[in-house]
Amino acid sequence: MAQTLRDRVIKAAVKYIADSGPDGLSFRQIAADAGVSHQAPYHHFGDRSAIFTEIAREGFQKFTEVMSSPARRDEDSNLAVRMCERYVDFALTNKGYFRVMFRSDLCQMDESPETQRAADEAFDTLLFAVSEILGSSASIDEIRVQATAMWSVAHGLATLLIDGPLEHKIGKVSDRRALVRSVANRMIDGLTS
Amino acid sequence: MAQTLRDRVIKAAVKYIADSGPDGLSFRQIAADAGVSHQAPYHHFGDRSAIFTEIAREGFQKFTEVMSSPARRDEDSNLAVRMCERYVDFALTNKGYFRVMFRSDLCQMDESPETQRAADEAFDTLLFAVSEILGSSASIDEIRVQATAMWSVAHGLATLLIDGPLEHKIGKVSDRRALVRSVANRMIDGLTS
DNA sequence: TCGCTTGACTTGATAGTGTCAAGTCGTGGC
DNA sequence: GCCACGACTTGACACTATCAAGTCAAGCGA
Repeated sequence: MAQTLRDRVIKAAVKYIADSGPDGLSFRQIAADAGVSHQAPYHHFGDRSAIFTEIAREGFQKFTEVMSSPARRDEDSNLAVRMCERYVDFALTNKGYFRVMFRSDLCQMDESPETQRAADEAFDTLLFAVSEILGSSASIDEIRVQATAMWSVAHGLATLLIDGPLEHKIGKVSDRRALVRSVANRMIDGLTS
Repeated sequence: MAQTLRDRVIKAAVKYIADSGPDGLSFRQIAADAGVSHQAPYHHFGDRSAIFTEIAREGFQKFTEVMSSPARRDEDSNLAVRMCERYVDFALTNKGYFRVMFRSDLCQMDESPETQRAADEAFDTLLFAVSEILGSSASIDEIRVQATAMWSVAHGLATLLIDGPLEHKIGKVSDRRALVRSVANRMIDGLTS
């Protein structure tokens, strides 16, 4: 297989972040785990924030793929609900990426046009979906507000489920999908009316 | 005034977090700034996470005060919209607290019943508001879903505005209040129908 | 006043961290 | 043969949290 050190480092970092969050991530520890010197990863990434930036780029790429893939049978037929579901699903099954993607303090977009572009593409899929939901008669401003609303709901749900106290407060979320669907539907009632 | 070292340390930490996020926060730096030895703050807080836990506690306390205060003239008359506005306002004017409050990796609630209680109280104000909005006929499950929806929207908006790329994507938010109001109103259309 | 505790610190040391600055070492091209 | 270059290693530095001992003044009972 011959997986390169670069790949192994990223893989280990993503796994660590998924398990314990990005804060305690240690270059040196990853290097030690990979059986290389403490400077080996540094050779591929320049500095600590570079690896986060790269993880974010891959994350946005995966995100775009997930969000823009054709509807499956087991998904909700309503586009807006489907987008919310996928957003939350993505966040929960890709914690290692999601926890980094929206942390502008960790990854410095300004120094990575690739990551910037990946993020833009990801957002475009959202805008596209909203404009499809609202129809061609919708104004730019209308789309803007609705996209923000949908994004906020999905993002809020995702972050509260991942790191927040949602489960603790609301009670054990036995059927997450049902909850997300319910919440999304409330939103959608407002959207289409 | 005779502000105690403990207070000075917390104040400095909150300010630092508001400016640069919680990650780079250094006990030693704060101690140096306060003109005391590197172990002085440690005496008051045990370890690094303890100060975050305390900041979260104060944050939830402030949050509860803000959310449960009587409506002012300049606020929206709709309770749901008002709650969303206050939520986002609180987050943006109290970054130093907000950035810590929902980071379960930073502050360990399990070891601080006080912080746990403060968080519970904060959430109760939200549940109370929702049950008031929905009226007495609403089922527990209905309140649960609506509270989650409202919380998600407000939390998503707040986090996207603070750390996320909302401004970059949506365009400069010249009138944040208007945007929040618009988004919240979309939600509310769904809520009350 | 003496002895004692106790809270608020200080001093010193250790292990772990990111990062700079030099190596080394094998592979490819000329 | 030589040289460049990518992929690493080694060593050092400054900085960090944290442990383990002090010091030192205030308070208090006898």
